[in-house]
Amino acid sequence: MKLIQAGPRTAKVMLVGEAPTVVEEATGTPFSGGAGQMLSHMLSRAGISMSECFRTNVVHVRAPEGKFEKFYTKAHQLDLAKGLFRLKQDINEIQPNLVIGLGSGPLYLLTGRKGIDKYRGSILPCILRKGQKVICTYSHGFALKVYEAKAVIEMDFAKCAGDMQYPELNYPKREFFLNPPLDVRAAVVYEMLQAEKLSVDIECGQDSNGRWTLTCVGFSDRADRALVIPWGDEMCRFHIRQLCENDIPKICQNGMFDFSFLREMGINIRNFWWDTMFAHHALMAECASGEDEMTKLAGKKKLSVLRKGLGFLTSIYTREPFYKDEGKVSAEGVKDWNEFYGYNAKDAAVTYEIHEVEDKEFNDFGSRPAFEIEMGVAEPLMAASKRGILIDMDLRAELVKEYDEQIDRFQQALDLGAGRPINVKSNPDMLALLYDKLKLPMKLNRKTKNPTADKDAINELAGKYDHPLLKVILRIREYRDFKERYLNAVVGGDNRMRCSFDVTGTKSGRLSSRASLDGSGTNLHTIPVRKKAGARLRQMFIADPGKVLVVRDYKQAETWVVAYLARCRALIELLNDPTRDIHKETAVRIYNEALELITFEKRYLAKRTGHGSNYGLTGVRLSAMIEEDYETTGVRASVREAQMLIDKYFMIYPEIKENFWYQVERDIKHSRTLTTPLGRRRAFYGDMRDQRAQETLLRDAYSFIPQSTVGDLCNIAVRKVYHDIELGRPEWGAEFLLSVHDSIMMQCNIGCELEVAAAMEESMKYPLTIHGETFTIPSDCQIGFNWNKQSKNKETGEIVNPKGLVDSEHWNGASLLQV
DNA sequence: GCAACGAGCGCC
DNA sequence: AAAGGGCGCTCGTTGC
Repeated sequence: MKLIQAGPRTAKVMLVGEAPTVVEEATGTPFSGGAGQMLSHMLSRAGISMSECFRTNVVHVRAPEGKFEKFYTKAHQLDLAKGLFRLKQDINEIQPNLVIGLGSGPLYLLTGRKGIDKYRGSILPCILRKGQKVICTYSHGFALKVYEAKAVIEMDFAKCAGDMQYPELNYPKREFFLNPPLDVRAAVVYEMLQAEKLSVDIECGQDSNGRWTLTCVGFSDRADRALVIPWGDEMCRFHIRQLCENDIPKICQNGMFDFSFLREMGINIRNFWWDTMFAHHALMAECASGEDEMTKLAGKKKLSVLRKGLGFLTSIYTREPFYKDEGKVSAEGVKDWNEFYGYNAKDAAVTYEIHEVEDKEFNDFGSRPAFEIEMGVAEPLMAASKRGILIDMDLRAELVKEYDEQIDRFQQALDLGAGRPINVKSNPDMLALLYDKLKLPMKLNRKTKNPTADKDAINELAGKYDHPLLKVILRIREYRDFKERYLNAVVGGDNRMRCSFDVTGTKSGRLSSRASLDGSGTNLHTIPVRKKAGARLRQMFIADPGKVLVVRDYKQAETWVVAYLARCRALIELLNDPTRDIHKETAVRIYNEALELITFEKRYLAKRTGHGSNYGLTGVRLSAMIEEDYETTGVRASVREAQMLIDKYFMIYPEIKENFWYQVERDIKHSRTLTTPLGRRRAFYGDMRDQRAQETLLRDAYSFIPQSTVGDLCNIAVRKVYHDIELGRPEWGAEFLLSVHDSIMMQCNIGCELEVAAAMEESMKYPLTIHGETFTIPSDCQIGFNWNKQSKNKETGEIVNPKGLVDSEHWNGASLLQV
């Protein structure tokens, strides 16, 4: 067996990979291929020189079928045994300060632990040599496939760079008071009440009736100690209350959950000051799609490598080894209370420690303003989640009936036309119908290249072939979708629809919304408004008795940001002159025609073009978007025409590409980081090795600054309307209900709506400065008793939805009250 | 029988 | 020639 090893046998660090690759075998040098180059690069970024490390693999022959796990089978275990024997010898001879294991194979064979996701980044004892220190991370080959893994590996290497300086395997020392006797507890509580800040962490469990209840609360006033108090007798609760109901700044991981829960239990915890998950998100936005304890509970999100749960934060911000399995409670309940309290204590202490590290990281990375915006929305969002929005249950029942009838009617027509029952949401059914039976030309999904029956494809076919079934399919889909997603959503027992907000849910800093943790309610960010058949769904959302809704939206917000980023004088002028119609004027420029000659159609096309062009929309997509609304607008545009519109758009506003896009490209290539005018920074980890990947990443990047700026702007305003209007002017009875990216909805006492509308305008005004120019994005306001617009039937002149929203300038409260 | 995934689609 | 971005929810299919 030829040994594939390199490096000095006096090395302080030993790198252990899984098994040699083709290149390594050919060259006889470990880590010599493309992945090896990346490894060397990642190490050097952490200040570790690969040539100074002793480099080897666990096994010295290629993995069967490229799968390392095959070495665990009988057929190949001799190769593994030989390799392990050699590895043990090497470690005992070299006695490095630190062994770095790369991948799940080395993790298991060096430490006996399973689960690289859990144990990567942990400082662990080696099972091959007593007292030997090991840190494992993902295999460097993984970083080639999953690009974000590179960021994680580099963070793990940063930890290695510290621990490679000495051989001792030591852990952070922490003193825990786990449900101590009353006198000890009282003394610690007294001390903790003098603290500058306190971290708080709760544990909950289900009682015999399945109700969630508090088990214990952990507090920490220093990273090296914690106190756990069970939710036990009166005295316990008194102490918990004392530690919570004070003005000491509180630190928490995912505090919106813990704080709401404590308040449900009658503990009015105050001064939510630092959420370690929010801070992490402000430092590392890519974690937005990662798991945390709550989303894991909901079981919805996909796992990513960059995460935001306490386990991940512990692994990158502290030297505490993985411990999250210690808190697992079996079906029979807690077996060892001391272990369980210990887990709670560790959570509290680690949370405290993480906040200290994050605080320092902000000084380097500079995204503290984004963190402060995120903290600002916590209280208002908790209030809105708890409150929910009242639902008109009569209308809801009426809509269910109406939609059922529509679905029935159209479904019968479809089944008859197709000659057999067709499920419009079954892809095989649809593909068979469209492309086998009807023999229509096959449309392919642009990304996957698979045959598609989505609405763009069907609309396009309908435009060309006018087959009666095509529109029927879309109708059924629409009505079914509306019913399934919005009418089947569970309304609370008090007839209120709720959602839970996720402050760390997006990479841009926008909020995300989803059903409440108990499964009731739904995502309130996607209630239909644009779709004609869906308009009445918003009508179900109504003001409480005696109250009226006030909805204020930023106007053209992202366009404002793009205009200033691009330093586009023409757009800036148009936006700043409220007497001018930006879409009409854009049409004037596109068609080179006088303002008076601009028809509805031309204005409409200019509007749709402008909307998507800023971020790289193509003719294919624009054409499809316009086609989709053909029935209501009577306007269509071929792919060619749509592309012409986009090209024209960039000709009349060339600065969008020349300044804005170009600047983004430069920043990405230079630092892989973008910073918004509101101080949010995001690193872009994506693959840039080939043209396609690079362009994908750039498109993502173009949208980041405008989207993030507007999201943060709105979140700043959410905080203000809550504090200045809801809390600050109790006489108005104003309540914050919902925000949707660039819009804020409140309700207030009837008669106060114009004052609230004006106050909201003030709260939403926020000067932004881009390239030295300062501007304020304007907002407009609508008032009404339900969330759908009031409108007029063009033919009959009859008012549709008389209690609906009207522009605040046209609001006449007195007359509307007669309705 | 359950979980994961893809397709499709709502909003900004 | 061609690939807007950001989210969450539902259904149907598929794979274990």
